[in-house]
Amino acid sequence: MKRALALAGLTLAELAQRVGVALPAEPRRDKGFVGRLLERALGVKSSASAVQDFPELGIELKTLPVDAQGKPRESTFVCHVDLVRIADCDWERSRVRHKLSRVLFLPIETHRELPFAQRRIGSAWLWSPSADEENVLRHDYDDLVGRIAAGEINELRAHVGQAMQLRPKAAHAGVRTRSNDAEGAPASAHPRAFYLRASFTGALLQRAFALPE
DNA sequence: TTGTGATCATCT
DNA sequence: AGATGATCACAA
Repeated sequence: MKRALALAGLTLAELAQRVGVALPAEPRRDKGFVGRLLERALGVKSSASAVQDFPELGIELKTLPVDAQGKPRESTFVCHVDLVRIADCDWERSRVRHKLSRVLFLPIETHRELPFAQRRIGSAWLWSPSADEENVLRHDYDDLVGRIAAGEINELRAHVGQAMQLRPKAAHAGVRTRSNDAEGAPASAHPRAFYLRASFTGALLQRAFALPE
């Protein structure tokens, strides 16, 4: 936490220099750059692991793009979904719950007028779901997974879920992955992932920093 | 090829 | 403006 908090106020250019990496020439084409930069700065071993970023601490690291008012600009990716196996995975044993059990959020000031190099890192904050928040997440999870188990994945849109939603996650819309239909027979679908809605992380931010409105 | 890092681009 | 569906780069 001390190391994470010490990053507050640094621009992306300053942090990249400290870490010894070059800023991308075309940031819009390297969407994961900021996330990987912070991982390097804080010593995350492997960014492609299916477990938490800091396994010893049980902590998942997430950057969170925020606007000038401190509101999240985007949803937050949680994890990929195995459409065949998730039907048999309850909330308690889910990868979603595991990843969200403790999250180190790093707000990044991000808006149109602010050049990439000049964007600043905000104050890190460590979040674990309150009982109420976990209830909301569990409800969404059960709803979403229930629909997958019912073979409704191809009809499942992103509006389902109060705090957490399921959205496509692939290189392009032509990618398919294995799924099951209502009878449990093999089928195919667009790959999906769980995301936290910006409205949900925004509420977490307000609670953490007691922002007005 | 798959999963993680996300933001982009368009529609409502 | 906010949300949804699509897309881009990287690592193992």
